[in-house]
Amino acid sequence: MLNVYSDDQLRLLARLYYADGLGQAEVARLARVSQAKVSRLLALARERGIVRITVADYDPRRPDLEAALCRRLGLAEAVVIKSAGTDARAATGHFAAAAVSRLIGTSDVVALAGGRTLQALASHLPLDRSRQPVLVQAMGSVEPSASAHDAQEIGRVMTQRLGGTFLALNAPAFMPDKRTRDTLVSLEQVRAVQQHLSRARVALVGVGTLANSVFVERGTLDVAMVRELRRAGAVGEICGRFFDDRGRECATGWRDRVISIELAQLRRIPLALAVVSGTDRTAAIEAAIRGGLIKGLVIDEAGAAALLMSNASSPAAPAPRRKSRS
Amino acid sequence: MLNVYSDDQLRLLARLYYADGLGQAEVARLARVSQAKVSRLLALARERGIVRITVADYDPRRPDLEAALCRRLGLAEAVVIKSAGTDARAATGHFAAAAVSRLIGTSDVVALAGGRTLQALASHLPLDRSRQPVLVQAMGSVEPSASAHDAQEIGRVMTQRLGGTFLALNAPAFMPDKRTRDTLVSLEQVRAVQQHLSRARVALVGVGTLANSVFVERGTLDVAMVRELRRAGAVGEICGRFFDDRGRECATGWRDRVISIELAQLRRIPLALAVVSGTDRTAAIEAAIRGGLIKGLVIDEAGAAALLMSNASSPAAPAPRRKSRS
DNA sequence: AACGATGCTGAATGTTTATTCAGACGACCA
DNA sequence: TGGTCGTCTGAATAAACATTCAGCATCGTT
Repeated sequence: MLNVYSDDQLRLLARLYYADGLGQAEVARLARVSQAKVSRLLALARERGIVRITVADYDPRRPDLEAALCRRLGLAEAVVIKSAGTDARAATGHFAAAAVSRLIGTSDVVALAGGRTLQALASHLPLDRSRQPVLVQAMGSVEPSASAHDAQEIGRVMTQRLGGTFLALNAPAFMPDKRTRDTLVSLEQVRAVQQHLSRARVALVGVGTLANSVFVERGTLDVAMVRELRRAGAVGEICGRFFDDRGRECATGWRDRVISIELAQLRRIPLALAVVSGTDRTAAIEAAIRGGLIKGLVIDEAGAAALLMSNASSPAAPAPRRKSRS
Repeated sequence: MLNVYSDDQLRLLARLYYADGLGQAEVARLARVSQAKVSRLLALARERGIVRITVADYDPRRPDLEAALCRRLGLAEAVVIKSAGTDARAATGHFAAAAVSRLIGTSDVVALAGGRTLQALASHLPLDRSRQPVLVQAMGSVEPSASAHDAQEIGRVMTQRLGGTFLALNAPAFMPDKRTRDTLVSLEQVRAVQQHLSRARVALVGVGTLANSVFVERGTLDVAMVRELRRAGAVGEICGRFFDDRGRECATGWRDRVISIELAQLRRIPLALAVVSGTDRTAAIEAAIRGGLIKGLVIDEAGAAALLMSNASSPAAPAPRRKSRS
């Protein structure tokens, strides 16, 4: 005796509640059922389409800024999410997810790094197990305690939502010295991951700065190392690798202790996307683009505006020009 | 600085809440405002039509039964409200109100009696002060303590919703004897009301039975009087006046103690409507129609069905035939 | 006929949403 | 400059709504 309620009865309840403005308790009295049942029946009425709630559609993106970014910075892809008055990171995560999901093709190999915005995005990916991508962790874990915005955890979340397989890089992001790093990297397990990273079509990475860095916060980088990196001209960081204003990796001791995708590998990924939010990463993003590390951006309105502002006077970006937008 | 929120901002909130299924608290976090404000802004979005809730329309009436009643009982007007599984009285009150409101024309004189269904109806009349009817109390008050379903109170409620004026009959419904009744009725105040009753175009009355009577319940009628009325053939009651199965007022002592519209006056009102619900009044209603006391019915589905059932074998009603339906 | 599985129900309860309230802010005026 | 509106705000609270839960009925199965 499943769902014995007729549409007409549901229409009655729906009308009393939605059109006539009665409370569920009042409707319940009129219909001689409990309030609990009214709540359930109204849910049923919505499911059956007897009640239809339509929302004037909201475009969460800024196509104008997207076009401007592509043109001015020579990007292959740009997703700019409105952020006026909102929590930019959360908004970017929420709304960019659908766009990013669309960029991932069937059986694509996707390199994944960490980052708070990327984490926000991953958790909002629409559930769609049809694409079956191969997700590859492009950077070791920063902490022993699994953090929600580690590449590893992001990979798990994305796999859960997109299906496919996840190749974990079971290693820390940083080793105490080059020798131990090299030993670890030479392990078959790690090398298999590296192989896949070379074949990645898409990459999703965050962009850090020296000033506002998870590694400094976590105490992974000490003051001396920060000073050395600064001297070496570091303006930004991707996958634990610091680079200068032309996107070249800074030659410090740090460089040899990192376990993550090499910047050269990253450069070869056709659709390497930076997923970022905020206005404080402008210089780092510019450098990464200039150096060909990333080919696209997923960013909030404010961040996009800052980038365009910074490039307002110098019209042409030195990076190879591209016009295409998929 | 009233309503500074742009449609786009409202669309954002509305989308997050209605389309994406976030709670108001989550939306609030994303939009960096309080949950209270989200609630208010969503209300604003609904007002502005950014969110539209449509309900498949529900016809609360049974046009088939209405037509059958008009034809079989020779009624000028019938309003039958669906009642399957519901509180028939409340449903009738709620849904018949709109129909009854439409029956009242501009400046109409409307005679009003008491009754629980009529009371339910009055309180659901749509607010529409354009018609300005003259509402006239057709029956005194049954109790000293103002009851919600006394004609007096119903009159007040209706005036509040329909506008117009209300002529109160400031008298009890029953007097101890004929002499005091006659004295009261001869008062200028009461006679003025009677004058208006004679000119009424519409009447809204309840129909009682001897078995289930407010007067018996209230103790106004004692056992002896009930026995006398029964002997006199009383099958129903309107405005405190009992009538037999042909709609003729029962000639008992009771008759001369009532202060209310005379049945003869009621008969002359072009659109005298009985507002009732339930299946236990069938005989009383039939008698009232037969006697020409009422020309129309506002009734619930079950009550209508009972009437039709009762008249299934005897096809033609003896009352004057009318075909019109407005 | 006894039994378990399933699904429905309303009372109690937990969660979410709407409203109230007191304070903050800005516009307007003297 | 200071007062007096009127409006807007979020914290607290009240009200409304959704969910849980245990009891009951109705199946189909043994």
